Parts: sequence; structure tokens; C-alpha cells
Amino acid sequence: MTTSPVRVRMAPSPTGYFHVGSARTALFNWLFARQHNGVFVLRIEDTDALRNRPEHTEGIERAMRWLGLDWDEGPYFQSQRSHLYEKAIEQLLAAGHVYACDCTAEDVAARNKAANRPPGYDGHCRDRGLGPDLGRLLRFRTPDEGRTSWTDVIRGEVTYENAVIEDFSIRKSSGQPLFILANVVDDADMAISHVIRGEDHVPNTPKYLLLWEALGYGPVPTFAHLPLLVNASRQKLSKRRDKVALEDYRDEGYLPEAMVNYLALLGWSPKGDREVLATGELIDEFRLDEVKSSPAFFDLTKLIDVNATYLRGLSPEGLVARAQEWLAARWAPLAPLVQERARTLAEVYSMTDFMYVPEVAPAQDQWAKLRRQQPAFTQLLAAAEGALASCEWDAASIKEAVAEAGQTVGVGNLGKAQAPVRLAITGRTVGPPLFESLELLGRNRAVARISAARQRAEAEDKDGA
RNA sequence: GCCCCCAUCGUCUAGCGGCCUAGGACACCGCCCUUUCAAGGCGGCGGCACGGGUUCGAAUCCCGUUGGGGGUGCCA
Repeated sequence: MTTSPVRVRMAPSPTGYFHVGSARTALFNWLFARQHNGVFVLRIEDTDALRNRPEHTEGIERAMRWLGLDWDEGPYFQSQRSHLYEKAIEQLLAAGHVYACDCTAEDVAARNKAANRPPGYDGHCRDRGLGPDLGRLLRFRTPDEGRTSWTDVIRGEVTYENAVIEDFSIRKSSGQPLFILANVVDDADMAISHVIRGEDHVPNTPKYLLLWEALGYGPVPTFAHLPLLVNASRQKLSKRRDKVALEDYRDEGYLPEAMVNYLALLGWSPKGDREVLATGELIDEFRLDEVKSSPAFFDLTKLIDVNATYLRGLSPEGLVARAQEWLAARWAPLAPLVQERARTLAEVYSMTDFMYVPEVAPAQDQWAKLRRQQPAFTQLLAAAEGALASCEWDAASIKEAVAEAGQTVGVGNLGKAQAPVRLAITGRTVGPPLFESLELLGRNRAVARISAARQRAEAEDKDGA
């Protein structure tokens, strides 16, 4: 039984959108903090200047606020705390725990290959006595003997032989601290009591522990490694393959409380045969040590059911309020564009519905008419699909991409070139300005709709031929 | 390759040595209710990966096999 105050943290890196896996990790940290009257810290791990984008930090905060996961401290930014890391590095250097290395990845790979060794750093620079100048990487000297282990709240005893832990890098040759160093220094500085993070961090933990000890930080935090969230083929959810951006779910009309409830059920379950729990109940009943250690499939079908349950639980007035709020957020950006064209309020909705319906079904008569008028219909869609998949995502660039796509299939007139795209995107041949609409709709949905239309057209071409 | 982890219905899970003829939920199927469609009610389908132990007794403990995953970056 620990008597020290509970302090947990969510430490995302702003390199992408807020991932549903991150949302689950944030939720479990938050539940744990709230039920122990602890402190929940938000720390942005933006040490990699090259890959960070300010808008992603905003996305993280927006997503967490949407879920209702309020933080007590932060957001701290590692990019503003480099003095702490530099101090730690000096300390490690002085104690001989780290050494400079000028090997390139290619050097290491070539030596390993020549010696028929498996991948990993070979310790080449360990005793070369290189000065820790900029331009040289700094590596932590891991012990050759002994083992490093910890008792994971979720997985029990986990042990690594020190001999298999390579001399890992803690500072780039540019002087930038690397994740593992900043992570350990900050957890110590912020007095984090429980490190609750994804299973993919398990291999980092022995390194964390070794660094922690070398820095003389005293008692280590308690670790809990959450099971991974996987897709239907049991692989870690990835941005490439799966729909992982939390905001996509928000945009499709999932309620945050339903999302929280569903996420809480991934890897954990309450006592009794219950599944629908209000957030307050989750705080009371959640138990970190009851979390399962096997991966969980992020099952959209089940999420939909949970969301439907919450929708039914709303009062009619509540539903109206929530739906209005959601609807307004979807089409409000289009309002200025629609205002010039709509003649009734009903037309406002019919001109903007493509922004909030899951998919559009182009009217058969308009589809057929356009196909008759435009022989290059299918090719136009295919060209636009390719162009929009890779162009910059703003109205001007989109316009240019569509125009160029038209030219590649011999349709130089933008008005004609955009027609099939408009039909695919909005389901209609008339409506608000297309390129602004596309920008607001977002690339993913836009490309998916064009792709669907293209496939339909190709199928018809095949049947007709 | 090496290291680590994981293994109950298709999926999320309950189970922590006898309460298990393995329970619940989603999905699917059927019936009821209903002017329709949902919701709801009732029922059905469907699982302890395999092989050895330990024990009077194993889904539960141990070992192995197989399968799956994660890691193996001057990413986090």
C-alpha cells in the first residue's frame, strides 16, 4: 500500500492526431488519478523538433477536453525543459554512465553483418574515450551482467537480462535529448508515482530503470503496461491501416460519454454483468490491477451499440440539444458559402447535408445524365482521386489538383472537370463552392467518396462493355 | 535472428482449484410485442489452442509445444 500521493501523467507526442489508443491510455490514467484524489499531469513529449506540429498539440488538448479528461497540471512541453535534460546528461557523463559515439547506423549494420551478429549497437565506441562534443551521439553504457526487472501492476514480474539491453542513445548528435532520457528525467522531476502507458513501452522499461538508477532518483514509480488495442487482424492499431483519429469518431456523431464507456471496457470490466457505466461509476469502480494483459480488438460494432444505448438514454430535449450542437459544428463552416445560394432554410440543410451524412448516394438521374454528357467520367474520377490523395489540403491547392487531373484526361474546362467530383462528394450537381467544401470535408472522407464513385463507375463500364 | 508479452464463444469479457452442464454483452438466427422499422422481452447458435504434469478434483497452478503480438531508430 503506497502512501505517497498518486501522480500520473499522459505523455503524448504531437506527431499525429489523437489516437484512440492514446485516448484509452489517457482515460485509464485519469480514472486512476480521480479515484485516488491524485494529480493528472499532461506533458507533451515534443523533443523531436523535426516531427512536431503545434496544431497537433491543440488536437491533443481538444480531444482530451472532448472526452472530459481534465488535467490538473500542464501541459508541460519538453521542448521548454531542455535545461533539466542537459543537467542530467552532465551528471551521467561525470559518473561515466554515458559515452560519445560517432558510428552511423550504416557502420553498425555493416559491422554486425560482417560479424554475423543480430541487429543492435555493438558497443564499438564504448571505450574509445571520445569527447561528448556536439556532432556525436551519447549512449548509455548498459551493464554486461545482472538483470533488470520490475513488478508490473498488470503483467506481474518482468525481467530483462542486462546483457541483451544494447547501449541505447540518450542524446542526438545535435544535442537534442531523446525520448527515454527526457521521459525519465521528467517523471522524476514531476514526482510521477505510477507510469500507466501502452504495452509497446514494455521494452523501454528496463532502460528507464537503468537510467533512473544511474541518476540516483531513489524509489522508482510503479509501472502498469496496458494491453494494446488491435485491429481485426490482431495488429496494433495504426494510422495507415485503421481509423484511429478520435476526432473522426466525434465527427461521425459518437457521444464522448459513450466513447469513454466503451474505451473503459477494453481491457477492463466492472463487477457483475454490467457494461453501461457513467463516468462517475467508472471512477469508483475502476481497478488498475484488474486490467487484463491481453490485447483487445477495437470493435466498431460494439462501439456503435454502446453509443446507441447512450443516445436512447437521452431525454428528447437532450437529444435535440446534442444533435443540434453536433450538426451546427458540421455545417457552420459552410454557412457563408451557402448563404448566397440558399433561398429557404430547408435548402441550407440540403446543401450542406454532405458534411454530416456518413456517405452520399448520388441521385440516379443526375448520375446518369452526367455520365452521358461526360465520356471521360470514370477517368476524371480516377485522376481526381489520385490528385486529391496527395495534394496540399486547402481550397486553392485542391482546385489546382482537380484542374490538373482534368487536363491529364483531356478535359481542360474546370467546370466540366469538377462536375463528377462534385457529384461524388455532395451527391448533387449543384451546391456550395466545391473546393472550399472539399477542404472542410477533409481529405479522408473526400477521397473515400470519390473512390466509391469511381468504383461504381468502373463497375458500370464493365457491365456496359 | 534476438528480447519481451499474450492465449476462454467471431468480438469484448466473467472466471482467480470444487459454486462451470463455462456466465454476461455485441454480432448473427428464430419467436413474441408491434400498422411498419427500431427499441424491448424470450430463445437459439457459439468458446477454455494443443500436449504433458501437480491435485481427490484444473478454464483456473507448473512445464513444454503451437499460434499471435510488441520491441529491436540519432521516433515516441
